[in-house]
Amino acid sequence: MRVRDFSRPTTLNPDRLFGQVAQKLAVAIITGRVKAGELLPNEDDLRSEISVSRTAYREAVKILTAKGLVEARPKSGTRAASRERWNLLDPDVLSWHFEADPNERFIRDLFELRRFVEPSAARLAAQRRTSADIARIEAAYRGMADGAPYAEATIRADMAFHEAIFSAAQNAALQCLASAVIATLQWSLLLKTGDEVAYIESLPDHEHVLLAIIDRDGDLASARMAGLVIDSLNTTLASLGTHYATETGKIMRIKHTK
Amino acid sequence: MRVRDFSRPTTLNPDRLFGQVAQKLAVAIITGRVKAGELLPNEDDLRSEISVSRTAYREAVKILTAKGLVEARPKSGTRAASRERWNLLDPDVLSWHFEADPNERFIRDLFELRRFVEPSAARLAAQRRTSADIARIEAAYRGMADGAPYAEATIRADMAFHEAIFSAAQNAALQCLASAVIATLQWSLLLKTGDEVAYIESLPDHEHVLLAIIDRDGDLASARMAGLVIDSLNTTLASLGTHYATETGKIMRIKHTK
DNA sequence: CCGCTTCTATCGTATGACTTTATCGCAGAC
DNA sequence: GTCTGCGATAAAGTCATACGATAGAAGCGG
Repeated sequence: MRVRDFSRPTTLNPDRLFGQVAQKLAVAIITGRVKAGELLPNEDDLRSEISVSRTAYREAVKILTAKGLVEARPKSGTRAASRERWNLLDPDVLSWHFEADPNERFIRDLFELRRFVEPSAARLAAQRRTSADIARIEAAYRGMADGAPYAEATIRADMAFHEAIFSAAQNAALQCLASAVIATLQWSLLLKTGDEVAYIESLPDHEHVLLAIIDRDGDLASARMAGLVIDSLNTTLASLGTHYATETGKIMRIKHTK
Repeated sequence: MRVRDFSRPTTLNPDRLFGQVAQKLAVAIITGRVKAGELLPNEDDLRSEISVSRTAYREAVKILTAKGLVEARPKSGTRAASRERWNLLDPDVLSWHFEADPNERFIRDLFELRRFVEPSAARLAAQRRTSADIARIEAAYRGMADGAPYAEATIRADMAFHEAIFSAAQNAALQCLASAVIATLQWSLLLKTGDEVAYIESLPDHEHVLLAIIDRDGDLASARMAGLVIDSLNTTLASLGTHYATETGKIMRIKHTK
C-alpha cells in the first residue's frame, strides 16, 4: 500500500504533517474503513498513533473538505461524505485511490471517461499542435520505445506522451483531465506489469497517434487514440480479473521516488 | 460580483469565516489581481479589512492549496500558483469564476469540454437509464417547459435536466464533470438572459434528447445532445461578443439563494 | 407521553510561543 | 575573482490553550 502518484507533484505537500494526516484520513475513507458516519473516532486514535495537534488535524480536515471527502458541520461533527460528493478527478483523490485495493468499478469508470475524452484531446492536438508540441510528444515516444518495458523511465515517458497530447490540445479545462487519464495509465501499468507483449504491441499504436498528429489529421488521431484506449482497457481488465482470481495483495506496485 | 453557484451546495461552507477568506483570496487570484507572486501582502490587508485570526487565514490557505490555487513553501512564502496548476474542474473553483468577469477563452474551453463529454453522457444514459432516471429527467423537462423563460425555477430545472442525465449514465468519474457542464449552462444563462427566443427554441431539443434516452437509442441521444450543446455555445458566444462590445459590467447576474 | 429546559460534545475562532525549513548574504578558502 | 559553506533570517508549520456558539442529547416537569 505504498504507491504514490508521481505523475506530477501533488499540490499538497506530503512531507508536512497535515499532509500525512490528510492522506491517512483520506485513505481510511476511500478504502471504506470509515463509511458515512462520524470521523472523530479517529481523533483520539490519531492522537495516539502520531501525536498531532488540533491545528494539524483541522488543516488536514480542511483539505479533505475542499476535495469533498468529508463534510464538517458545526456542532454536529465531521462526517465522511458519500461517494457522489467526492471530487474523484482531483489529482490527490486519484492518487489516494492507489493506496487502496483496486476498485474494478472505479477503474472501469475512469477508462470510460478516458475513452470519451482522450480521443477528443488527440483530435484537438492534431488541429492545434505547434512544432514544440510535436517535439515534446516525439521525445516522449522515443523514451517509450528506447526504454525497457516496465522501467520507471519508460513509464514516465508513457505518461509524458499522453500529457503532452493534452497540452497540445490547448484547452485548460481539458488539461485538468490529464491527471485522470494518467491515473488510468498507472492502473494499467500496475496491473499488467510483466506483460511485455501487451506493452510492445502498444508501441506502434502510440507511433500511429503521433504520426496522425504530425499530419494534422484530427479524425485519424482521434480514431487511433480511441483504439489505443480500448486496447489498454481490455488488457487491463483482463489483468484485473486475473489478479482478482489469484491474489489481490500480490499486485506489484511501483516505488515512489522524489 | 455577487453570483454564487447554486447548482449544488458547495463543499466548503461560505457562512464560516475561513470560507469567506478562501473565497476572497480565490477571487483575487482568479481575477488576476494577484498574479504568480507573493500573496502575503494581503495578510496585513485582510487583518485590517476583516479582523481575521491566523487560524482562519491558514485554513483558508489550506483550502486553496487543496484546489491548486496557491503553493505555500516555508521561507519563500505563499504564492499564487500558475493557472495550469488550478483544478479548474473543481466545483468551487468553477463557482469562483463567476465572481470574475467572463473569461471568453475559459468559457470556450469549458464548452469544448462539454461538447466532448455530454453527448457521451447522454449515450450512456440512454443505454443504462432506469425508469427512475427517466422520471427525474422528465420532471426536470416539465419544469423547464412550464416555467417562465428565465425564472429561477426554470433555470434550476434546466440544470436538473442535465444533472439527471449524468446521473443516469452511472459513471462516478463522469459524474464529476456535471458541475463543469452546469457551469457552462450558468454562463449561458447569465450571458444571454432576456433572449427568450433562444430559450424557447432550445426546448424541443431537450425533449428530443429525453425521447432518445427513453427509447434507449444511444446514438440518437448522443447526436441530439451534441446539437444542443453546439447551439448553446453559438448563442452564448454571440451574446458574449455583444456584451463585450457594449459593457461587461451590465451582464445581468442571477441572485444566489439558499 | 410529550414538550421544555439544561447540558454536553464539537466545531469555529483567537492567541502566543516555539520549531522547522529554505533562502540569502557574508566570510573565508582556493 | 570565484567558489564554498555556514549562519542569520523570515516565513510557514506546529503545538497548546482558551473561549464562544450551537446542534443534539439527556433529563426534568407537566
